[in-house]
Amino acid sequence: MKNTDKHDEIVRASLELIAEKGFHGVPMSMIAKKAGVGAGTIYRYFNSKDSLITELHQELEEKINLYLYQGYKIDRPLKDRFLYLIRKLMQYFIAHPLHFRYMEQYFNSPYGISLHRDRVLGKPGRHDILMDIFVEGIDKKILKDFPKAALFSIAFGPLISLMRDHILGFVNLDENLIQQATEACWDGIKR
Amino acid sequence: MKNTDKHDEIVRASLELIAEKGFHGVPMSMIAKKAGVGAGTIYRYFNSKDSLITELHQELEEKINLYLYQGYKIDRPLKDRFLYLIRKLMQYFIAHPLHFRYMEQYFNSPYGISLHRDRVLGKPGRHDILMDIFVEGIDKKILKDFPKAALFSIAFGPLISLMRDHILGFVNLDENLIQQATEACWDGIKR
Amino acid sequence: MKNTDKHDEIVRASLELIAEKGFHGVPMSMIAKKAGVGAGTIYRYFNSKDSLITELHQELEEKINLYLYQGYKIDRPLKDRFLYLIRKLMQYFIAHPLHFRYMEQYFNSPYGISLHRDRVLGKPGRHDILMDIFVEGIDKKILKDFPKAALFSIAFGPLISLMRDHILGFVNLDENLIQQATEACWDGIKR
Amino acid sequence: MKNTDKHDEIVRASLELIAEKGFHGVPMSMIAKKAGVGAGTIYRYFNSKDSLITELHQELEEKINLYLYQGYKIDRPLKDRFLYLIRKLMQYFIAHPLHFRYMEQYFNSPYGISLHRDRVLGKPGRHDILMDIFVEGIDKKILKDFPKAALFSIAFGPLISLMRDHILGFVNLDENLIQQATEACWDGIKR
DNA sequence: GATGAATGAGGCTTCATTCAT
DNA sequence: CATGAATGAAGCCTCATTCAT
Repeated sequence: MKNTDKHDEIVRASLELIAEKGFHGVPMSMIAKKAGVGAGTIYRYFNSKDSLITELHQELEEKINLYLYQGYKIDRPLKDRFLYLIRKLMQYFIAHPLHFRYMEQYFNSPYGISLHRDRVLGKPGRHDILMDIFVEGIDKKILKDFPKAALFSIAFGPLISLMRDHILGFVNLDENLIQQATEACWDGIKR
Repeated sequence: MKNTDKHDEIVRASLELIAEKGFHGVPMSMIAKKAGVGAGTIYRYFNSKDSLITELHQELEEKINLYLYQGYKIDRPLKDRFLYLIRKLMQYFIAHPLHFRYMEQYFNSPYGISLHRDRVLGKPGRHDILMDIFVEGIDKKILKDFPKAALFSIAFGPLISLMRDHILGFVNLDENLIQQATEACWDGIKR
Repeated sequence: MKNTDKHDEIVRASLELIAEKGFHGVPMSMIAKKAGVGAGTIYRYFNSKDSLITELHQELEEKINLYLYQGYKIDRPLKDRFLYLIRKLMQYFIAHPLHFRYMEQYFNSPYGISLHRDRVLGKPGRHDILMDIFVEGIDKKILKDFPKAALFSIAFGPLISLMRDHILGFVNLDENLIQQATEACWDGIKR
Repeated sequence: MKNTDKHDEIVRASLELIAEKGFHGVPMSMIAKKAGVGAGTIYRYFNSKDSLITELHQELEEKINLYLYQGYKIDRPLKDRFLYLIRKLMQYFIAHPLHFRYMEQYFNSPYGISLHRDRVLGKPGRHDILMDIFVEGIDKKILKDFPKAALFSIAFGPLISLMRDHILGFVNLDENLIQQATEACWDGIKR
């Protein structure tokens, strides 16, 4: 399918360019060139630059979720499930640094704020395996009785920051460091 | 004092607007309008938009450092000093949410990356009380023997994330939460 | 051919406007308007105003050289070749007064100075039929043993000045005047 | 007189800066700074930048005329008077290269065109010793019967061009060259 | 008179988006 | 469907000129 090909080329090019240069450092024409399509063609697949940015984020999120849920075992103890998730997330981002850079930018932008609000304040209809763990952990008195946003921050704040420094080359995220960091995250939220 | 007035108006307007809309969401003309000055006037105080952004960051950093170092007692135990610093930092940002939003944006931008590099990789000549604590803590076997960037991430990642959520209204950083979060940070880096 | 149309319209508009008002008297927007294109369109054909100015000069120079070399016979006596060239040059400029005004402005600008330096000081790799005549004439003791810049000045200074006055309507360059002026130029440089 | 001091400082600064950088390369503020006066002060002595440019030209022209007429002997033969004038002019410009650069720019600008028109077409009431020589020479059948503009071009075109190249360092105007060039100029206009 | 901070019109350039081919 | 030339609004910045001190 030619259609899908072009779409994917646009997505790939956008990801690489935006991850490296930021939303505002990448004109549509640059994306078109890198994707090997005409500038107007992008608008057959995306309504606007904003749409492109948002939809690219959604595609990435889906990919990440798919990866996270592979092998995820709902019947394991809460701690195991939590550690499984964050370790897989780190694996994913180490393997896909461009995805991390993109998600990070998206998160730190007006786009990301409402998204984050939906997640931590619990938008009805939104499914989130991680938030489920938090709710369950609070219920079962395993986790601290904090708002979900707080648990999220305590658990993911260090990881995101480490990830960033790893990708920028300021630190080397080896197995030992991952091990200790994830344990620290768990200790931070466990009761 | 007219002089200082204009400068301060520009700084204040820039801070408020950029904190809310981001660097790219704020044209110079918007700053001028909000500051109540002509567009050209900004350029009497700052060489360019880039300069404005960078110098505004420096002004904030100086203010923050000044605040942090007030009452800082070099002869207290390492843990006390560490907790003192991060608690004061949180106090500061809770009192000055615009400052936080601005610093966060700066940090997540090309400007901030090289700055962060200098900090965690240790640019010669750069003085940083926090990094000194890390070095001392590693030396005295009080802290984990991680790269400074890792200690920084583990200690500050959660705080920054919490701060953000607090300022965006997703969570309420009360005394209890601050207490527990800062303890968790310490636990994360202590040996 | 639309392509070429726009390019040519821009060139034509630039030439007419700049010839009349000078580089600094012509904003890009004015060129765009006169050319009947959008302001941004100019930048599809030229990188900057500077580029436009420089490339327009080059286009003119090529046209002029092409015209000069038509019918130029390398095996004629030096004097004949010299007179042929300057007469053709005058014919050309009389037929294309805008080209003259443009070249004159370019010559009297920072752009033109380095160009002139390359010509009269002999930049390696630069080919110039006129300078070849000067070199040959000096060698064969037909011309005065002056620096090329001096021969150029003595030979062309009057012509350029006459051209200018003719185009501005201060003098009428008829055949008689051309005849006598070109002879005077030759007399000025011949030994 | 303070007044005159400031005026002169402004003139001097303008001359130096404009000669070097051109009319459009010199903001009023730069002139003010170099002259050691406030920006607004310039406007007490000159109505506008245009006025400044025009009046500066007039001052220079007066100075030059004064210099030219020193030792000028109305009772000498026409040729002697002509050669005397152009030699003095060259002396003057060699001694005052900034004046030359300024006059040249003025001449090659919209300002200079109407001035030149007045000169060569003979504006009533305008006194010009050189044009008098041309008129007299034509009358006495010593000079070619050309329009004054043509005589001017043939006589001065080479000199101006040589002057320019001398000041730019492309040629060295030594006594020999001056001698031969001025003779050539005379030969060019004499009958 | 002198100052220079302030102004804002206007210049150059970029880029998201459209549309004729 | 795809293209990419064309558009023009909008952004950054400069600088001649004014005016309160």
